[in-house]
Amino acid sequence: MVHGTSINMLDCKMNSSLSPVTPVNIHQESYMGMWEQEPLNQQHPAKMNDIIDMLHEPSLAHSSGGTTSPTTTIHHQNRGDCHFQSSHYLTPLPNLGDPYSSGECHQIHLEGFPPSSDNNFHKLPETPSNFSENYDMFISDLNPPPPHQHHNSGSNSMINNNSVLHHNGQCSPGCICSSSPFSPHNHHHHHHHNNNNHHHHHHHLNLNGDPLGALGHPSSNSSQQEYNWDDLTCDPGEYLFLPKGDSPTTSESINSYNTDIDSEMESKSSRGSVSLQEICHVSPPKRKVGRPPKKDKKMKRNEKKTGRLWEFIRDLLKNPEYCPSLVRWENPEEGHFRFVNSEKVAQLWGQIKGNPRMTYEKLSRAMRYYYKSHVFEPVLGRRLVYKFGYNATNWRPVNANFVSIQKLYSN
DNA sequence: GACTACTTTCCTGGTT
DNA sequence: CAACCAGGAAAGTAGT
Repeated sequence: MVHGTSINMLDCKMNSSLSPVTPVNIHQESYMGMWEQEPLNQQHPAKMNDIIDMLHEPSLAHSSGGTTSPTTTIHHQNRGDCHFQSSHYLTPLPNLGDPYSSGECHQIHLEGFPPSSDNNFHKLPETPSNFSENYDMFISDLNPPPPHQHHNSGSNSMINNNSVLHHNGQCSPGCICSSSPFSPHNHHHHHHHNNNNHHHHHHHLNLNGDPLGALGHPSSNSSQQEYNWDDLTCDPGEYLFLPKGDSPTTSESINSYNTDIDSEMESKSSRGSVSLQEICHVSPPKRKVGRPPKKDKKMKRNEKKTGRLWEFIRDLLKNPEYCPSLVRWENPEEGHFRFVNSEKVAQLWGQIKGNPRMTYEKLSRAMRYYYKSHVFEPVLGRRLVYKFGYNATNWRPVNANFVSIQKLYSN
């Protein structure tokens, strides 16, 4: 409640069983909720473009069988201006891009921070901002207060030119204590296991065809080398700068990248700008010693897994970027949903499967096959309407159609 | 290699 | 007529 503002949760979904094709979950990062900064006492009207994406790592939730994520990443992003070239993440997580991201989204920025400008990704607002406080509240709302705290308010926050902020919530004032079973190291361990999946889908989802003209991360269709995320570690309170869409492939490249940032920061701060230490911790990644493990067969199999159609549909409904624009809930309680743009959904599905010949005709045939297994049920007489059957899981929406934020995605 | 589950392609015939 | 729906048939893919 500092500075007369609070952060209210608008939409929040737990992602206990996201598929590999989850639009928001290209394996590491999955959309979990959207939060709006809202003035207290209605002093100022809430702005729709004040928004924070909360990202969540599903793999750990899966493996632990729990719903608590050991890694909470705040992702304050700007997709609107498509400044992808110069945008950066501050995150220990690999940036896999957002293959579904389109250039159509509105600009998102948080009040108190300067608007995007090209090469000052570490530029901070001249005037004090209440972002840190809000952010901390956001985190504490998310997780119960930890037994002890690692950092002061806002010390882990970092904003870039595109208002891209990633934050490791685990090490934030609201974090889960590092002595918990979900330690950062465990967390990276899991990254390691999912490594191959990332790589595969990163390519798979960014085919050159791009039939929608807006699919695929603008900078992620370059031929990327092997990811080496298992070489990276990140201790509590430490962050890596990862260039978005041009993800470093080795710890060395990240290292040099961070060194560049460090020196740039240094020069900035010596010229009277904000000191780096006031903003965040930046530490070089550490390399694991020894020979990296061989890829086993299981890994290779996982590499090719693209998920099932019904999971894809379900996950579209969970993504405010596609719900309600491409697919929307008709009756969330009953599980009724409708294709708003059937052909586009089919194209998306085709992208995921690497099949540019996919059409709604074919997709709908596959949908009808699900009737037999009761993953979907027919909704008779309603065009483009299906419903989830009793064999579909994890589809119930917390905030169907994202009513409170749909303006952001309705462009 | 057989078997299964799922997906894609093509199709005929119907409805909105 | 366009777009959609129902579902058979067959081929393909991937996992067991």
